[in-house]
Amino acid sequence: VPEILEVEAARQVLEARALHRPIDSVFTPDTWFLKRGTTAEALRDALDGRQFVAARRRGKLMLVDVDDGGVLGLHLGMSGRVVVDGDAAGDPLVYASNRPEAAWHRFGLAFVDSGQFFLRDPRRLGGVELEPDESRLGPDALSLTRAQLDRALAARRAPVKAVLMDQARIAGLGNLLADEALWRAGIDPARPAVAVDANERAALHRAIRSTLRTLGRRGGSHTGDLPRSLDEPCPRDGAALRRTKVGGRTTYWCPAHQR
DNA sequence: GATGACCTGTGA
DNA sequence: TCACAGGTCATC
Repeated sequence: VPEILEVEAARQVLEARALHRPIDSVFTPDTWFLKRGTTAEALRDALDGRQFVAARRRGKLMLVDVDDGGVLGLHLGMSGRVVVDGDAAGDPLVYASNRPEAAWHRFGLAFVDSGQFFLRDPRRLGGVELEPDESRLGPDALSLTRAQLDRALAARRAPVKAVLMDQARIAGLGNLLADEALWRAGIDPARPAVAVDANERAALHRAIRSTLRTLGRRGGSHTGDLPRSLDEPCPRDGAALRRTKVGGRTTYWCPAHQR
């Protein structure tokens, strides 16, 4: 599942392989995939004959800068993948097939040098837009400071996990990373965010950093230590894990050490 | 703040 | 055959 680690890997592929290549044509086979009023014509106008000069990211949103100052926003949804010149970028996704089905190409570009870029997304939950509004996103999880975490959690009575996944408060954490970080920090995901004290927030901040660093090194959001199965015990203390819904999402946690 | 809808491949 | 996965948005 593309959470911030997979999106960062995809961004790096764009940065390494899609910049400074003049665009010959734009491929928009799926109008459902064009978000917030974006049209095929507007994409042609914005991209034809131009080239990308930078690939940035905020949370799970990729922002690709065009040489005339325009910005192309790319979102991978939950099964999206970036393909440049035929190679699938990023780590294999647990829940999504990596077959090179042309029918899953929801958006694409042909470069003048005859190379191609595609956004391949079987489940069509990703999207493309022009001039995305970055202000809808909170601070990026990969560079999250302790002060930013405190600000995100302050005065929120929602479950701490729901706040971690709220992209307007912290950008980049999804279901798997939030579960892993809370498990590492020893915090019950359903606790109101406002009830998480300063010591616990410090532990949570360290846990977010270690989760991103460790899972990033291992290869993605799905490489965490917390099993996403009730058949396995908590690796930390051997207790039986629980599966509940928190913030509307399936949540695995350990009732013995997460409090 | 919580819930359901969107979408479709996967596996029980 | 059908529940489930889950990022995001609309709606309650």
